[in-house]
Amino acid sequence: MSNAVDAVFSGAPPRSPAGGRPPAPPKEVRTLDPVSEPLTPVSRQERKLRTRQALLDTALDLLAARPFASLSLREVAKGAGIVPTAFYRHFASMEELGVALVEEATRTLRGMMRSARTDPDTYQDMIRASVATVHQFVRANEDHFRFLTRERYGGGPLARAIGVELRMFSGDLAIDLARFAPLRSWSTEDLHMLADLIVSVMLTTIVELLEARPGEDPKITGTAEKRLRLILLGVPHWKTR
Amino acid sequence: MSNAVDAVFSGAPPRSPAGGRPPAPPKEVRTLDPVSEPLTPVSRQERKLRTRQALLDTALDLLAARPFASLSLREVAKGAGIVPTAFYRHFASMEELGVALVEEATRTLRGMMRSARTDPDTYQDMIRASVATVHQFVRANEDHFRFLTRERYGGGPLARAIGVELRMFSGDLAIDLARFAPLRSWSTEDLHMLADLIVSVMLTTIVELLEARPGEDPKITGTAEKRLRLILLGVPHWKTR
DNA sequence: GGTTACAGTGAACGACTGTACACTCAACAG
DNA sequence: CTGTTGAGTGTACAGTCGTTCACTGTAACC
Repeated sequence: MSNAVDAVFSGAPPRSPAGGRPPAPPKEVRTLDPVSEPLTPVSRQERKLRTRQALLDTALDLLAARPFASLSLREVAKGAGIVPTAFYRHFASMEELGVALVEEATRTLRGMMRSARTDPDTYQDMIRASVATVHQFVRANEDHFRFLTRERYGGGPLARAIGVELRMFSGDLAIDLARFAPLRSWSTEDLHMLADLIVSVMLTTIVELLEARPGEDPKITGTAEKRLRLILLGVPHWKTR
Repeated sequence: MSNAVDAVFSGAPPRSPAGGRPPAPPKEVRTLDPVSEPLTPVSRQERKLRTRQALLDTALDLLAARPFASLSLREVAKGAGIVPTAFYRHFASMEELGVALVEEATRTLRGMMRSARTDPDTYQDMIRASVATVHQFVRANEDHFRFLTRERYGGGPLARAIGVELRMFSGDLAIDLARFAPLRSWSTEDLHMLADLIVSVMLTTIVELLEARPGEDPKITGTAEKRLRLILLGVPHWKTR
């Protein structure tokens, strides 16, 4: 009976076993535990969705240590507890899985943006709050952000998909920025320039957080705040030329 | 004689056979001919150096389209015109070749820094000149910069090696910045913050240049100048807190 | 001129890859 | 209750991978 279909865990935390990743789980191939309380008999499509999610989670786990292009269909399938050929029931290829991963990760990114839109009314508050939001989201979704920053510049279709998403992100930010008094007279082109600049600072900060050794977080967020402060300090004196 | 050290951007672009890469060379595996005009009887170590360079060049070519981790020893060897086992006469592993590539590419990077140190004395000139230098070097060494930016965030030992190099780069820049009057009173910590910020803007610009479609260069360099201008606009009003 | 060092060769290995095919068997629809 | 559907299985294939080993031919050395 209990075949690999049950594999796909049921309610337990999908990723990051609580408490970050500092002790570095040793090699762990993870072959998900097939037995997980089929108390609720779970419908057919429900099970399919779970297996699909197990594939995505396994890939994301492996991606913590290696680039996407080095993953093989077979090891992802094995990690998710299914046989290689069953992979095709969910994705036509690894690349298609990659696209699904981009979607999942950018959903987290959009969540972060939404969460940062709690409009405080001064630069100071905005800077502190934004950096704090980034910090919190990165720590709570390290895998997603590692994937995004790793693959952003990796070339290929994934990098392009992430690039599109980041441009949308930057565009939304430009719109938000336009509502601040000192920026109201800026041209849209300059607003986009500023938004891109801020996004690039945020990306740099995210990478630094992901590479940080424990205890370095305050220093990193502090530096990030300084960088944004310096940029916004120039805003009142800006003149297009 | 003319070993790989001479290769370091002496005036003419070392690679990219003149004219950019717009027509997208069709698949081209390139199988370099190791024997090219033995008019000069070419010494023994000379030939070895050429084969070694052919391996590096082949890898760099392949890296234009794919991440380093996806390259195989066999295809790099084939591209260089040798049999797979002969690869080991030059590198103990692909990773070692990767390290050599990082060295080659960062030599170009240092050349760029050196070339940018033609100290003009105003912000304006400095910004224009620096951006122009970056633009020129990127266009003359696209492969090197593509490799650096691609692998910078790719994880693994290469990313770490590149990170170290970029930190040195940023450190040098901080020292240079300290000589400018408005920055003389800044703390070294703030100087590093500023230098990192400038480096991150430059990296963003490099990536944009590498992704640019033909004709977009002026827009990109223009935006880069604006970004730097905005940052330096805040400098006179900076107060550490 | 005879000897050595060594860059490059070619066959062979065991492991791993993506994919085709025929299959099982439980959830579902009628 | 019966027939269909489809997620997952197991075997098998042709490639490619890194690495081993014994080898060849020639530039370099004494």
